[in-house]
Amino acid sequence: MGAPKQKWTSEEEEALRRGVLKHGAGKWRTIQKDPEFSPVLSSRSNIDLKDKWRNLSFSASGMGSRDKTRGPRTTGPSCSPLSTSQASSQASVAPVANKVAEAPPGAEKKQQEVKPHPKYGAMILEALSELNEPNGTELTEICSFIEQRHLVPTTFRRVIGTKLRRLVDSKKIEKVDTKSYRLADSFATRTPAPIKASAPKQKDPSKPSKVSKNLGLFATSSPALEAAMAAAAKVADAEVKAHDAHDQMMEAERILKMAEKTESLLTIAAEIYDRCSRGEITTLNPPQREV
DNA sequence: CTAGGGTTACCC
DNA sequence: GGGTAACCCTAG
Repeated sequence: MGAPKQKWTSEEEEALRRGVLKHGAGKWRTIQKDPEFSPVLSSRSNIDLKDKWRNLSFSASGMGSRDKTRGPRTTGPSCSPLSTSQASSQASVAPVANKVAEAPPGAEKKQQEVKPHPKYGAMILEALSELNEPNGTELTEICSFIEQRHLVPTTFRRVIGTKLRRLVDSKKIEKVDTKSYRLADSFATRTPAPIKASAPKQKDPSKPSKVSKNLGLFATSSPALEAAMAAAAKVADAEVKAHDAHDQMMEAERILKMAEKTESLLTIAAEIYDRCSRGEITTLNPPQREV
């Protein structure tokens, strides 16, 4: 263990950047073997280039001025030859995967509190407690769940692994399979979702008066009200998000999906609340599951 | 060979 | 303790 950590120097970073600009992202081997960067990246393998580029692209913007001239990517002082042999088909060669992440101290704040992300651990626990699958929740499922609920930076994908492992180490959660996690027995009982209103899934409007029996689960209008309020807040948040990220198709798509879901939820909640207010007995029978 | 997930060490 | 960056392993 003679090499604790080999931090990337500015030279190597710049070489990598140029290599990506020249050959394109994904051609790590070509960049590494390129005589132009070979002497600089001699101590780095193609995998190292890939990893570094991954960390580099994910942490774009923010960060403030770290040290030295942090040229974005348009800096081409003495590198004129950059047109020939560039007929690459790689379209995704932009490290600016910057999303609407949090605002570091000193940076301009967003228009309003869009709730960047409470905490990684909290989000994981929330997702796990909501899903709470006996078979365990897969990593991808957790990621999707959190991505749908909170605006997380792209680094979240990598952080989630570390956080998960730490939670497992802290006995907060347990891993079922190689890729599945679930809450520990202490938490798996019934963890109350902090900001998640367990609203009814769906209701069949075709047979509203067709009540089977008195379930006694919606005797009061509190849950309905809560659900309605939560849904409304969600819709508003979704609208704000959609308005803010109208330039990003993927983001907009996600928000749209969420807004659509929450909207239907709100309608249902309002209807239930109305019925409950009139003393009617409403039942919820989720016929099928969507998405 | 590359992409992605997992692990470990350093920093706040 | 939480977060990030480098390192490592595995699947496609």
